Amino acid sequence: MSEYNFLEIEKKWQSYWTENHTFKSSIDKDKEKYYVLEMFPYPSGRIHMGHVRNYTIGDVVARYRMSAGFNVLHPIGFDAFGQPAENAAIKHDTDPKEWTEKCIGWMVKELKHMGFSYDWDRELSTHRDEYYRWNQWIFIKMMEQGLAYKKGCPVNWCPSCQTTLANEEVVNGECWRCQTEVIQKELEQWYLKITEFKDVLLEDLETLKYWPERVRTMQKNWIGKSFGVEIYFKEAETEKNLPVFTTRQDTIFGATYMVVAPEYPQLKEMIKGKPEEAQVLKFIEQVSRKSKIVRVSADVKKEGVFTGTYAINPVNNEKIPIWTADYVLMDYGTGAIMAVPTHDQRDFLFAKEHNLPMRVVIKNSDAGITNADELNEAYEEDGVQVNSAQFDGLTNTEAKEKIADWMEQEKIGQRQVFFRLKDWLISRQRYWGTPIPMIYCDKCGVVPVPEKDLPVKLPEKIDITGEGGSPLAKVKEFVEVACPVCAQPARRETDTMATFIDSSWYFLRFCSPRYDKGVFDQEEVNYWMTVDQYIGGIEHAVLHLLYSRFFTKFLNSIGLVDMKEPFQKLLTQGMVLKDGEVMSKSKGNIVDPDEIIQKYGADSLRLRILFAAPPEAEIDWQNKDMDGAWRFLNRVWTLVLSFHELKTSGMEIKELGFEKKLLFKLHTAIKKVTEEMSGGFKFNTAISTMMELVNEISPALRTAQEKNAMNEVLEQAVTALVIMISPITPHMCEELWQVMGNKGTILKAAWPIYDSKYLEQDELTIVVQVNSKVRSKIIVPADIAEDALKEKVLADEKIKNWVQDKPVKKFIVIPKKLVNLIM
RNA sequence: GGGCGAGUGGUGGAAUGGCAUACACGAUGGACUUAAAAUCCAUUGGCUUAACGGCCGUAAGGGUUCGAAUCCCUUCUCGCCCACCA
Repeated sequence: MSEYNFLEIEKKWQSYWTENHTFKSSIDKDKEKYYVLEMFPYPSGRIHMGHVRNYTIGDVVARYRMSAGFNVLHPIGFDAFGQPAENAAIKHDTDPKEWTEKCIGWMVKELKHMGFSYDWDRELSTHRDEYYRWNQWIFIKMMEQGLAYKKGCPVNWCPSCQTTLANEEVVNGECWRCQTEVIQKELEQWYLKITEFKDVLLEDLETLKYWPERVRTMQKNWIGKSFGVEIYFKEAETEKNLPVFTTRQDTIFGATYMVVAPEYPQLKEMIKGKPEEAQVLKFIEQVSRKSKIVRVSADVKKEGVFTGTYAINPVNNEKIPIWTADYVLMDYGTGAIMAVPTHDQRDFLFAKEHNLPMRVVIKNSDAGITNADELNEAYEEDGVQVNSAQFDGLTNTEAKEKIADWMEQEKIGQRQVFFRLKDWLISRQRYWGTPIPMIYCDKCGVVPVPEKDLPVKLPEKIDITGEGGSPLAKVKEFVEVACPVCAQPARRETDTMATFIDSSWYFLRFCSPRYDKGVFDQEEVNYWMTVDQYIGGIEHAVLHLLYSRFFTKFLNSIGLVDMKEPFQKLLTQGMVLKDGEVMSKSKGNIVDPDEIIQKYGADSLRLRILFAAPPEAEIDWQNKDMDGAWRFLNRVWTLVLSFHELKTSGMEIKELGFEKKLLFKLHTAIKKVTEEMSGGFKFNTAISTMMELVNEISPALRTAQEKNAMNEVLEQAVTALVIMISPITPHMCEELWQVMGNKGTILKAAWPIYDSKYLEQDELTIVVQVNSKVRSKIIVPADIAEDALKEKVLADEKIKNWVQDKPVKKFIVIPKKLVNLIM
């Protein structure tokens, strides 16, 4: 019998799949379509264990669906633009394009070594002009709709990457890529109006039933819808408007001072000529030098000064002092707050520190504290209104509505819905990205590049230093252009687009990747979309997944696509760690998948990474765990070959005694494996079930060998086993399938269907408890009547001992499972 | 500070109201071998017992239930996300 020579087998079948275009996909309206997509990789040059996990999961889903008769689309491509390539090019003194394409070459090779079922004819890469020209096209479409615009305002700036960052790219005040502290800079930049879709982006989260709750919550928080009231405070002397936004209008009667952000635009005018002017200016200066990280860190004491001015509370015409403090932020609400120290902990601490007055307006209950001096902290819970004029006695939840109504009536306030989500800043002062297709003309202003002139190609082999300013600005031939409107000399925009734009619609491009008459072929898109199963890391929960939803909604709004959401189901797989840490070059704990493939084969690696844990959980990778996977595959290999040898040796066919038990195990396994592959995705337990099946077939086969006989049940079991493992270990199973005398690929084999009649057993083991403790187990016919069961239980020797002659108070019967005697 | 999730043998994990620890890994012993590897067989939560068996046991404590790893409450620990968000 031949050995399991995985290197040879894997090579053979990888060539077979390529030569026979096994995974080529095209529209077939007779079949149900299934679009499975894994988040496409950044071409770093080497695949890592995270890729292996992500793509193995996707591949099992894809291969299962192919076997189950679906018309499957399973594409792959590369998210090729971005800073790492630019940095690598600077470091190695090469060109980002050359570098990237070399990396793609390596990665394609490694991905092919894993045996993934990609339709390679659809491969795309975002750095090719045939792709990014459509980024430019979409951008112009957005501009036509008023959804792409330029504005000057303070932006996030990473001093290390020398570029701007979107809000989503700033993590804890640091650049998400290099962890450098982000600073604010006043710049004129391009934005996409994602806020136009804020309501649907939020509402439609509800329709994403098959997304992890966690991801939906994160998006919900990021969009951050809050309901409140804008209240029109006035400056006491000048009567100028000082609106504040609050969600706690029920506490308005407790507002004892006001705070404006140090950056508040009117602040400098408000203090002009006041005795406090100097100290306030000094404070503003101090705060501006403080970094955002320091400013928002919880343990730093809130600082602030009195401005010398007063505001009028419109509900009672009370004159309250206006302070400025670092705990009020310019970029949320109106940049000014009403401070209610009794019912907001931050205001409470600040008021205590600066001896500001307090007034309780909500008490806990009838006995609740109403004297502010007795409070040790702010009372932020619900309660009953006090000191609130006509609203006294109402619960604060009632008062919220009544006060809002009243304010609107009196025109001293207006209900408002406030969103945290801001427009998406997409200008980047970097080279390796899509040029923003805009031209600045002194006469005509900002002019989009006409559609016929697209793509605006990224100039190649230019000088990149990574220091200061857009590299494209130094390329004269690029910058200088004739205005498309008046033909006078004009200048091109030299910033490039954020690379998250590239990945915001690639799943649409995959439907018709070579289409050159438009952004995509609508017929293809409307056939394949939506993505039935999307698989990727949780780190994209907000960024990529929110942007993709935004793009889809935009394209839907201009009638280019039918669907409103891009990804029907989402699976977020856990990370692959090494010794509890993320694998990285700097830690030197990188595991190279290709090394494992050389030693154990891709099939063993695929099996192991799925068996280690359920897909959402983290895995701590240990190379030595490969042995178990390898051993199991060898067992299957030997088993199937021994079976085949026996079958072809002219034995007789007869009953061998194990049939019933084997059928039970087989159909249990078919049920379980099918469930997991079609949606449960707990591949670890699917695999353990198949291991149990192997543990059942092995002794059965031995019996058959001893008696030099076999039968159909054994054959069914072996056949089903090979088909069921094939999505996980495709190379080995293709080979076994061929050895078993079949022609062509195992993907054409019919996926086994379980028959519930084999799941019924004649005899059952019933657990017998006495006073809820397991004391015995009895075997009874499956259809035993309750009376007969009781009789049998009481006749059991062990139970007799426990019961003796004491009376049985209660006799609990859980059919087919358990009996509990309460004494 | 807020939200979400998790905590089970030496290890990865299984069991989502009914036999806790399936399936593996590792370990120990045995068979085969001149030997080793591979393979196969057996044992493998703790305490106790000569043995049959008994008792304990799913982070800690309490509750609901005939019955709880699973549901509820309190506490602890860890992870992730958000965060001076008004």
